[in-house]
Amino acid sequence: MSEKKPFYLTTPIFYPNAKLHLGHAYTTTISDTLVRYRRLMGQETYFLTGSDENTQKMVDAARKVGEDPIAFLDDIVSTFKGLYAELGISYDQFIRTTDQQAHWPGAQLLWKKLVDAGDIYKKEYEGLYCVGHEAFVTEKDLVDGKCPDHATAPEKIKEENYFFKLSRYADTLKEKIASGALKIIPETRRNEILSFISSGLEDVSFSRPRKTDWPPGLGIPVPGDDSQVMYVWCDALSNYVTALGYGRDDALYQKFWPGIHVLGKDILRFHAAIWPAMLLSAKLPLPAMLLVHGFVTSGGKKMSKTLGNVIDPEELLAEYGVDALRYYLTRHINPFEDGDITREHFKEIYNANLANGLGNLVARIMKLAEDHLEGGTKPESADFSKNYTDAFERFEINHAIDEAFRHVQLLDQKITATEPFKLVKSDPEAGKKLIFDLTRELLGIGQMLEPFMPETSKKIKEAVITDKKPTTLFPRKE
RNA sequence: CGCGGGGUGGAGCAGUAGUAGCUCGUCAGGCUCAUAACCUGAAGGUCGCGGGUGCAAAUCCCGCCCCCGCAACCA
Repeated sequence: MSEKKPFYLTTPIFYPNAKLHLGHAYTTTISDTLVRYRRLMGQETYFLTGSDENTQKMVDAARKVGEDPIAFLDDIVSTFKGLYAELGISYDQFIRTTDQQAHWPGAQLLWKKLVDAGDIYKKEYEGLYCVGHEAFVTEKDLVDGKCPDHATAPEKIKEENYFFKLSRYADTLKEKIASGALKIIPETRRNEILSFISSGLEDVSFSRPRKTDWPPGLGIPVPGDDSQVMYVWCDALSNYVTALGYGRDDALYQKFWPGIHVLGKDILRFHAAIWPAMLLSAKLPLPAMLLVHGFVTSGGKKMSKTLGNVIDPEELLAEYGVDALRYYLTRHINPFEDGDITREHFKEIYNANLANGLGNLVARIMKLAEDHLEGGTKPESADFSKNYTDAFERFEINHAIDEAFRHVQLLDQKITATEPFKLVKSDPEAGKKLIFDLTRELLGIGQMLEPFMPETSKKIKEAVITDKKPTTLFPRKE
């Protein structure tokens, strides 16, 4: 460990038009695990998450239940925070894009930088507008020339928007990504985006006319043109720097930017093309890295209400507890590919690895310790195996936790081979020494588990330190 | 010819060139400290199909079949 650079990590900011689902819980949990690891290594960290609030979808959702959009937002955001609390997400800040103090000044400053660079221009946009949707639709959305949801033909209307000259940055982006100045992990995602950029980038629309039904406080006004509000790119992506104080008090920004963005494969293009292009235009440092994960599927298919294969994180939390869910998400979902979860598999894994494996091991060692040792042991500075730290350096968190569970198996084998429960009778001194060593190894497992299963980690460490067998950590489920 | 991912013992997965591994399940044995848990051993796979390169391929190349996701203003 040479110098410890500050470590800044972000999750995407999620849409508050519905409750968070397991996919959101996944992104957030692996992000939390990565941050906790860095903290464990003694690095200074800053962990950002938040919500993307200036959206028509949210307004629609609010109206559907007859609520005021702003009140609706507050309700949904509190459910986000509630879920994060249950999941043990150790975020430092929750940024909301309706936050006029924390977010708007930075977003507007960024916009002005893009204007100064000559990259914002006005253009007439012509498209098919569906009155029912209050939004533009595309040709292929239509059935027999009509909107399938509203059975009406869309109107062709013209709208004047601001555009951002994304096209101008294609070559530079390509070079930055190819050279690794902007790292994209895994490599398949990097190749994917490189080939996408090679096929050319078009300018993107960057604003929308202010909707009359949007309440004040929703939608960031375009600097110098109150008739327009920012569209999602400058409005939302900018959160990664505004949260740190860009555009207001930027001490945190100076300290922590650039950081690492964790994101799902579906939003790769925005994070690998539009966002870095904005930063290039504004002459700000690019993100250090994009970590792109896959989707959590259920039964091999993307979760959807129509298929009825949706698994609510709350349901698993209620039945199995936070650490069981974190365990499944971090070990049994490959971080860089799609991973699957079913109730059946979850239960199988729970019983095999948590009840019979880790939980049982803690019980058998701590029973021996409680009966035969006088007093516990103090933890020394943890010594993490190379397998463990290397896996984290590669962001392969599933392999890092594998290492912890490999030690569970090794300890079970060691107990069978050395029979401390016999030795302590035939040779009490040697037996106690052996049991003591077992508790120390168990402590090591507890330390390795901290980023993944913080509550369990704490219980194991406390058990060893106080020399007391804890209550059953993971009761077997029948 | 749109882009990407996947197809490995009954089930779920790991494994990107050098004797095919893990979890569950099955069968047999051991242990008794532990959550009827733990440990050992066995059965079970021509690694989707066909071709190619290599001394050697699940692993690289070509073709094909099947499944899944995305296809820019949509997180």
